Amino acid sequence: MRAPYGLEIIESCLSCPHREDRLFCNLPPPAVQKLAAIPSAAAYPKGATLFVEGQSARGVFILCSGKVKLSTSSADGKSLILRISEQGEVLGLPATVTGKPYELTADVIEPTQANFISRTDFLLFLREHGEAALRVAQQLGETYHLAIAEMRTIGLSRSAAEKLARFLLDLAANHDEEKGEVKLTLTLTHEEIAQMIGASRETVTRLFADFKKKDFLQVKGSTLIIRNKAGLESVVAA
Amino acid sequence: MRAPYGLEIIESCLSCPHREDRLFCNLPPPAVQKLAAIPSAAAYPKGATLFVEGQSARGVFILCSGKVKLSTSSADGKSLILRISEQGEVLGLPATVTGKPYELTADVIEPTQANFISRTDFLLFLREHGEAALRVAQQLGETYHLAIAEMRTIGLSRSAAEKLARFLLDLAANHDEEKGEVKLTLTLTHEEIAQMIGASRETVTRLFADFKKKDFLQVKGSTLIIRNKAGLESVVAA
DNA sequence: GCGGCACTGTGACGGCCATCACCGCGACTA
DNA sequence: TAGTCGCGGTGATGGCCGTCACAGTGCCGC
Repeated sequence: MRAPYGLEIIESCLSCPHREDRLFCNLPPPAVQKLAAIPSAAAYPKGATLFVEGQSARGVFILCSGKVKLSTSSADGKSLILRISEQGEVLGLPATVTGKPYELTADVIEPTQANFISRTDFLLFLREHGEAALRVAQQLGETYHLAIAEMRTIGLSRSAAEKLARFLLDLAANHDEEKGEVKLTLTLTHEEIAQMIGASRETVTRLFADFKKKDFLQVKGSTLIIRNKAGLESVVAA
Repeated sequence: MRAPYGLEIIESCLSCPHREDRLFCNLPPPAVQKLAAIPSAAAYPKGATLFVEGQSARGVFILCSGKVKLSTSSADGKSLILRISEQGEVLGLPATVTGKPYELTADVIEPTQANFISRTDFLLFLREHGEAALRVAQQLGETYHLAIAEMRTIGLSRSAAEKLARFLLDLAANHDEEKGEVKLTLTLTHEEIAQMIGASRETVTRLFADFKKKDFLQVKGSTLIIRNKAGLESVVAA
């Protein structure tokens, strides 16, 4: 069976390798089985759009693999990226549970496989399984936390340098440290980073140059090594 | 029975005048009764603090009356106000359900009566009443929406004028329109507005003067009349 | 009244950074 | 191999607005 765009379709939630460790993992088995029967799986190529800001909520997407950019944009084309979602995350949850329109736009930036659950099915399932509703609430709480964190980097920093430093430190926090260095692969373009921190593309380029000159970090292709976390922290504190 | 600070303590949730129209209103009666037995009511004066950012989550506060400022601040004293909560809202929900520390600080800016429910009691109640968990999820979804909206005004606007206009339009959206004018009472100081939109106090003052000169709005004491919504919208669009 | 305090209003200055413009580079296509 | 396109890098310029400083105003308690 072939999906459009030449990607293999996975058959269901159950075959998703990350099913175990996520949202509904530790529900009682009957509930999980019931849930597993609902979703429809699909593959999305780079550039595809899962949903658009303002669109009425159709349901949730559970990411099995790939990366999805969550952003909001204004009439005149400026856009603000909130975060990049990865495998295991559930997208569209707030809009789906409240019944309001999607508040963000979800664009695929790396080929993605996802399960879709329609709003009606999802709500029905939640009403029947109270424990699942609690899990959803927790998930929403986490999402809120992320939003607030992003808010801090955008709103509390006066200088662009501070914002970028905050952004990089947030990134570093999600990766393991090794000999005082944090190594990570950064798939975002300068343009996208700029949209995440509310700055211009050129400024990001200049700041990267600056940070490299100060030996805070090092860039080889798409891998980025943070050599001096304390240095970045001092930029934030300043 | 007297509270500290000379305010009357209300006995419980049940005596709160806004119980009806909020979070747990349309649960089955036995659930409501059970819930009503849990919380402890208290009165808080202006300047009191319900909880502080970073503090581990003790539980939720349900506002019966008053106003509470939700903010986050950085080490060097700058602070960012996310929103002002009013009666009927539930504070500390995300932190309480996830078990993470409070992500914001809640300061009372107008004398407030609130019910407190401890985290353990609250979680216990949710586990026993699945419908309530769903309501909580919806509430969290709403809160998330608000956060995203705030994010847009801060992050998507390049000029301070645009941010202030966006802020005022958001305010106007929550009030009734009358003969093309929106009248509302604004309890915030310029300083606080500045902290909401990420600008300096002086800039806010100057922009208000500017908007008044352009006859977009009119200020009498603490009441503010938006006379020309289209004008503000054109500032946002620009 | 009078001092103190919180808030508003206003001028001057300077720095940060958005914007524009242009170049180099690698990848991919024809 | 030339052409195009997305991306990164860099200089010049100008304006917004943050900061500092201080004056004016209303409100409070004493």
